[in-house]
Amino acid sequence: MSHTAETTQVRAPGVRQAQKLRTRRALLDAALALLEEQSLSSLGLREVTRAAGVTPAAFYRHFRDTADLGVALVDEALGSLHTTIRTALAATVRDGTGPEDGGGGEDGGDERIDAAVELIDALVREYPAHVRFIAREQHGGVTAVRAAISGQLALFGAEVADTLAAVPEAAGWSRADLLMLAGLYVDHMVMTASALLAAGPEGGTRAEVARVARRRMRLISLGRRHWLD
Amino acid sequence: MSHTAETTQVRAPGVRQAQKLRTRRALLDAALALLEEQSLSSLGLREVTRAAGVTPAAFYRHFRDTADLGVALVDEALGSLHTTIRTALAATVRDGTGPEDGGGGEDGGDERIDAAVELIDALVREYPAHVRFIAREQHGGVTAVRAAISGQLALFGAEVADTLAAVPEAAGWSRADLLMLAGLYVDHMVMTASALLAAGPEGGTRAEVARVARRRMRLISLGRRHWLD
DNA sequence: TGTACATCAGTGAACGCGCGTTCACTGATGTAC
DNA sequence: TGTACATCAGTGAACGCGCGTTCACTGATGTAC
Repeated sequence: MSHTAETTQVRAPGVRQAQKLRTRRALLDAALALLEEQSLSSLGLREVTRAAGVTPAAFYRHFRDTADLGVALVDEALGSLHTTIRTALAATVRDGTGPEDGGGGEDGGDERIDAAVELIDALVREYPAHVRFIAREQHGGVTAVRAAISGQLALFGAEVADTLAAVPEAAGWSRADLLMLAGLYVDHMVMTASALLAAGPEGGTRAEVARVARRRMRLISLGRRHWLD
Repeated sequence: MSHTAETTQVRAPGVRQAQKLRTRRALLDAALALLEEQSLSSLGLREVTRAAGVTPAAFYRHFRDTADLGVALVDEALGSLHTTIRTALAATVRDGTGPEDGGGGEDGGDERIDAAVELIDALVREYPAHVRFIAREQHGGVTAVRAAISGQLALFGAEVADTLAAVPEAAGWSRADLLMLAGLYVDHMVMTASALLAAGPEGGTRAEVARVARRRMRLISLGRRHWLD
């Protein structure tokens, strides 16, 4: 109650700054929505400002061009999904189909795969536009955006490799092999997300995609268990 | 020598038809070249005709729009690569790291993986534009093209599953599991091709990509061998 | 073989339109005293 | 607290340009007799 600093905003963003951020938000949201049905390299500046409800010239207060906006979208999409994705991957990574886990109890491994795929499924349901954007622009026509995505995915890969290194099954694995496996998990995750998206929201096809994704993960886990045989 | 039909062209294409095909070829080639640096959804009709050396209006004698041209490119790219791809996949598929193959002799399995990856590498070197186009438009912004690609890849997958079914190690595998594995091989192939492309022509990075691709394949082969354990 | 007519791939001009970018501006927000 | 000046996010008009599409055309190729 005596914290005057909190109520009087000593170094607060200010009304102007807040309004600017709101416009920026509107531009990013409008762009993301438009990108559901086209790729970034054909996204028009006027198209975005029209959908965001501002003047074309206002765009330049926030981004140099649409490629610049695209990079911001990548950071936002993969940045915000960072925690979720890390959780999903960590769950899978701890082991796929191990017989026991040394303390947890009856955890069979398959449940971990199921949980990981369900997490990806939830992620696709909650952020379909972000997922579509990343999947599309990963190989898209805008160099800066492609670089931003592959950089972020490489970070994920390194993180997953670290997580992998911490589990006992990883004893004897080289760093290169851990990175190889981590990359396989990450790529598989993106592929599954994209396939779920393509399957649409209806249950039948989607369930089938999830089923195949689980089997693929199980096969990879088997390979992982016998890697050092 | 008495086959007059052959020299007088009873039902020959004719000069007109031949010229038309040459123009069509020029349009497809020009488009493919332009698509190295952008995606189909931003490819302009005038841009293509300019690069092909014909009038904009001439475009309509061959395609309804650029999306239509895109579908033609898919058929051509994946159609012409069909044989090559089939060979590459069949080589991998016969087994990855089997201890023996029941008649061939000293074939260790790893050589098959090496050969498969080298085949993919050669394919990328010979048809970089086709590979880039497929990788890019697989998740691109043009619905018809996306559908064409996924249809062709599904065909490949089914073919690979058939090949898989024919080898003795596949005994006991369900059709669904064979399709799952086949899909994994096909996706991995596309991913490897795209990664090789992104690595550029210089040796260092490219060799690293190939190395990781081989390890991934080896891991998948291990999983495959223990699938029915 | 020679002639008269039909076909049709590619031309070139024209159209209306939306694009990206620039510019001087305005008016609310921020700052100094 | 009140006043005078500075900042700057967003405006609205203007620009030149390349776009996709249409159209009547031309002239080489093809066909019928």
